[in-house]
Amino acid sequence: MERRTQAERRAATRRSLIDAAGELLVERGWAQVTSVAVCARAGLTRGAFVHHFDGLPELFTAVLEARYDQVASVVGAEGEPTSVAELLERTWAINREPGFKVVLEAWLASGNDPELGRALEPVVATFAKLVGPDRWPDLLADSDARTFYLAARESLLGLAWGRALNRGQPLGHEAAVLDHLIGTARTHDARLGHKGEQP
Amino acid sequence: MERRTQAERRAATRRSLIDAAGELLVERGWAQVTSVAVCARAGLTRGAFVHHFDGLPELFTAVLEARYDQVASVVGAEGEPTSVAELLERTWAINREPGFKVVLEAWLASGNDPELGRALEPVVATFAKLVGPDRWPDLLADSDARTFYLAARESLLGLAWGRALNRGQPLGHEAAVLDHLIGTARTHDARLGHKGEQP
DNA sequence: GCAGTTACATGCATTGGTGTATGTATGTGT
DNA sequence: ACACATACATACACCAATGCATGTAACTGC
Repeated sequence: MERRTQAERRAATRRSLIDAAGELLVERGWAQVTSVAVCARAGLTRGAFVHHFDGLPELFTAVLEARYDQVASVVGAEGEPTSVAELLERTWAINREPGFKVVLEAWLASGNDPELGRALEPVVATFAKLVGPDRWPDLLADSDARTFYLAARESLLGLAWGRALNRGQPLGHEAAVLDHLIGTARTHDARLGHKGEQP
Repeated sequence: MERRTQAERRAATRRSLIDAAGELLVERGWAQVTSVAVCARAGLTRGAFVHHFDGLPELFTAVLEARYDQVASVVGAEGEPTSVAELLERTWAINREPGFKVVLEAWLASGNDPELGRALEPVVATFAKLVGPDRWPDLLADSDARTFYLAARESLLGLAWGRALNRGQPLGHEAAVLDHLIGTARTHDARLGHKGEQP
């Protein structure tokens, strides 16, 4: 067996646990994610779990943070969006991922379990900022565009719930709704003189 | 103690259990709703529970059905909506109720637990029809109006999740989004010649 | 290379929930 | 009023998950 530093060992098993928890979260929801199930999937024992995390809330927090890092890197990778339509498309790119269910489950668990809610609050707040309207003040300076974005975001959230609760598969009306939203966004862009990106 | 018929006794305790389960569902979510918690809140013992229900899935189904009856009576009470705006307002009237979280939790639980999903499937399907676009074919005959309604419904669903996970309180941008949706609905109504209802 | 620390495994007691068997009280047909 | 059925309570065995205590293997600094 190859020799690894303590830091490498630590990081590897910690990541195994977080990944396993994330998968179970997506497949079965937070309620079914127990420490034994996570460890079984990760190929570890509960000893590893208690060594790395104080309890399930802490593990859950770590899962959310890991997903946040991933989302943040995706969002920041391509520079700022230059139109409302592009903004919507990026938001949807995040929401449509199967792993986004982790965020939804976290949000839900926060609402249902006050203690867990307190533990998750900071990460959830960070997430909210990441896709909140205040992140693109110039793009959404126009009041109508801003309100439209807020409404469209709720739609995307609704569609994300739909996918998450349909085993990751899109619902029948998803495509039509997306077309409608993007189309409306382009109308706003045209009115405001944002550079479109359609051919 | 007053004498009651068996049917009355049965209906009363059954309703007590269903109500207690519904409250717990709204407050803590499906995962935390156990038979002992339900019976404790209902002021009964687990004996009553097992006598009336085969298990928690059956109780959950009953809770959903009870809520369906309530929603259906509200929806059917005022006749058919005569404009898209009115339709949206009625849909929102249903979604904004704290008790609507029962539906959301049921939907979620169906997605996370396949067995429970099978048990709830018929009720969930009935619910979907109750607020689906096919229920108002003439009002949504226009393709654009129909697509808008689908998108708006997702927004309302998103807002409902927001309320449900915020302990029943509206989120900050809720009012603005609602105004925007209703306003857009009125535009469609005007274009299609639906009778508006604004003064 | 050997203390000492870190990373994990194993084992056990406790807890909270469920399934079920049996007991008792209350209503019902005759 | 008496036999029966229904409605509910009590009690116990069982199971799955957790917390914790202790053991062992892997790394690190000197």
